[in-house]
Amino acid sequence: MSKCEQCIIREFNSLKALTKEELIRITGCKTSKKIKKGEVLFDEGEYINGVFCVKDGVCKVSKMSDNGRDQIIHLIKKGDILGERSLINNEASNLKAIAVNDMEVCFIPKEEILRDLENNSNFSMDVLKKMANSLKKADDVIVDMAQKTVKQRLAATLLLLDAKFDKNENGSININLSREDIANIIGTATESAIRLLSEFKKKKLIDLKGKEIFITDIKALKELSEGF
Amino acid sequence: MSKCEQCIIREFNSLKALTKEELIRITGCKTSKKIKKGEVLFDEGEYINGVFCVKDGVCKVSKMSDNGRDQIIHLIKKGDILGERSLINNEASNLKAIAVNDMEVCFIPKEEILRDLENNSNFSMDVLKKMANSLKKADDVIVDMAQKTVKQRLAATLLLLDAKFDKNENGSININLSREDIANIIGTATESAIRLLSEFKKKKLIDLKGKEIFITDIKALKELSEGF
DNA sequence: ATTAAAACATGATAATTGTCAGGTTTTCCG
DNA sequence: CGGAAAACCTGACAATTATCATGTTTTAAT
Repeated sequence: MSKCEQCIIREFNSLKALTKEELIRITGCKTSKKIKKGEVLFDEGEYINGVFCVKDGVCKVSKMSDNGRDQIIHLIKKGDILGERSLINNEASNLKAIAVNDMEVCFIPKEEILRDLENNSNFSMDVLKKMANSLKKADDVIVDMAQKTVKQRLAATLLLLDAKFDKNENGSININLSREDIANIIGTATESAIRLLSEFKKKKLIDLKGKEIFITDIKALKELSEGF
Repeated sequence: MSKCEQCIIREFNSLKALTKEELIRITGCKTSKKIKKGEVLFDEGEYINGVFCVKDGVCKVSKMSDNGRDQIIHLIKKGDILGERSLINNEASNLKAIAVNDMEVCFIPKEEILRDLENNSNFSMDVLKKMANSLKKADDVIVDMAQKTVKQRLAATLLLLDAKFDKNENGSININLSREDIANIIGTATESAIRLLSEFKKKKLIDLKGKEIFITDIKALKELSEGF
């Protein structure tokens, strides 16, 4: 079992605020897990009873809407922590998480995290900051969803993917989303997403090779997302 | 100057987790403020340098979208705290707050709150819980904005207003929003909001007398908001 | 390699929503 | 109070988006 106190991943998240002693304690109780593409990490209504620290891979976090369509709310990648909110709330998860590609995660039981939250104010302040930041981002998403057209939202989403994920050697964005996934991020019908992607390709804003996406005109995409 | 340790309002928010000593200290440095309808509490980009504790009145919290329309993200009422997030982030506010009717608020300087956040883990845990809850609600809003039609969003918003605010003697919801405000909550054109309100009235789901709104068929509104 | 299922793509059409333009009513200020 | 400004309302039309139908391509399992 790898040791948290030696794990480079924690530098990307709030766990960096823990002391060496706390990390050693957590090493002793965490479990490692491999999750295959398409597998469910947790489902809506499930009690997670801990947090996941993502060592590798990507997952999509979604919520089912009344009309039966999944809305993808987050994409979680290496270094991110998953499940803090349900832990703090002490409630069942309101979200579902599905692996987009093969993942490697560590699971840390609830009690351990809660203990550190109460005793280490550096840690709790860092978690607070992360949450405040998430709320700010959520505000932005709400405004975009409410005010932007589907076309603008697609442009914004492509820019976000470009900024958030690394590039493959050929220059495509290193993420493997289906057209339906993309539609579920921007909140539209799959057909509409496909149509607009084709339109963007035709206008040379992007290039598409199967599921690979190449951003070829960032500036135009940015203008488009802002409504020019 | 009224005393925080005797103020009933704090029972509604995280300040209830403070000790008597902490409250007495805060009483000594807080300021009270009256804000008239239409006045700006703070604007986007402004450093708030503290938090507002709302003793009376309502304000709308909004964010300007790229297309120049304000999206109302929160309605804040008596008992709510305003500005924690920018405080925790140590950033300028990303939101604007405008009084919807006359307000009475207390302003507590940043340093005092930060001090208590670091020293009183009951307080910081309560703030954490509040934020986790806000994030959950934000998820719901994102899903609604992304997946519901304007009509469904209006129905949902009317239900939310009904649940959140008291009733006047005549049974109308005790909140004073313009048609434009309502449009800016659901993220649509003012004309669309007006049209749908008229339609709801014609279908006897609600009644309208000027700006007064009466909910007359909760069940039908709920079904409508869920897509029947 | 074959084949069934899933994903992708496109056209046609209908429903929703935004925009513009024109009115009426209400509110607010001097 | 009187008048100007703001808010409210409605119609006509255009643009956007969803839905349904159908065919093609890709993927994955045997």
